[in-house]
Amino acid sequence: MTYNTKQKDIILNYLIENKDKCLTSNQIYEYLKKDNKIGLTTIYRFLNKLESENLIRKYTDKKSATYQYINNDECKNHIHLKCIKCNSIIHLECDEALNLSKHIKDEHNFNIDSTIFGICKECNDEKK
Amino acid sequence: MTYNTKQKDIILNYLIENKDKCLTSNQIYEYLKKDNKIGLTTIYRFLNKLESENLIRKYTDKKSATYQYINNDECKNHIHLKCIKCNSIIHLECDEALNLSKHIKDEHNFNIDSTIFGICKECNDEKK
DNA sequence: ATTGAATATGAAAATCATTTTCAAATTGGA
DNA sequence: TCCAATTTGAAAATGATTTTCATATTCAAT
Repeated sequence: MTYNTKQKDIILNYLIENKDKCLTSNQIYEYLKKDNKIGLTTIYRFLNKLESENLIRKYTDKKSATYQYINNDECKNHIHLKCIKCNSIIHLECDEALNLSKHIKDEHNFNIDSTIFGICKECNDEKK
Repeated sequence: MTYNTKQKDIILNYLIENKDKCLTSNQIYEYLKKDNKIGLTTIYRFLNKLESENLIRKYTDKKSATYQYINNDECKNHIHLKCIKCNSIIHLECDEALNLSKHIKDEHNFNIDSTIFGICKECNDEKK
């Protein structure tokens, strides 16, 4: 059995509002604690739960992990590009990418993750 | 200026011997300390140096990072598949993958990393 | 081979993200 | 309203990595 609490609502809503971003647990905490009574522990606990339920995706970065809300229906059939510098996610609607994913699975027996890492245009331009 | 030391030789040689594997700093330490006077700090320091010199590649995993020696000439023109369960690396000699990499760069302005994560056949079979 | 300044080592302490512990607070059905 | 199950959050624990600093090593000049 599981109880509903204000804290859970607040966290999930914040993630949904920011579904275009990847947030660290600390970013979530720093923002939410301003207007709410909420502890970092609770945030970690609930993020782990949401991830195990496949409602958010966890990315293991250099230092701390980032979390992003995912709508599974929307995200089931495309590849994601995640920029390792700015943490942004590009939802890549691209048949060539899906075909490669299938090719690697069928011909090379490897299930590639739906997120591929790299560097986005903006961050690439920045380095001048 | 930089000095040559026994420790550096030992670490680099061990990485080269194991170029088909991804090792954690602790695995390297546990193995090397048996026959050598070597501290974990030294291993971390030298691994960071090697990574900055592009002699090894660092993968940020769930818990601790793993490191793998790369021969840049050999590894320049193919994609790597890294299994997130067993840490093994597959050097994927596959034109379709290279083409996709180019396509994403040219058409979607995103530079994908040469390592793509996923689950290898063995680990996939294991889950039965 | 000896000297000495620059550099490297490693044990211990510090850091920092994340998890665990546990007493107090909250939830929701009876 | 009551109360057992669950959740919260502050504080402590954990664990990987980095920093500190006294000591040891390297190597070029003598």
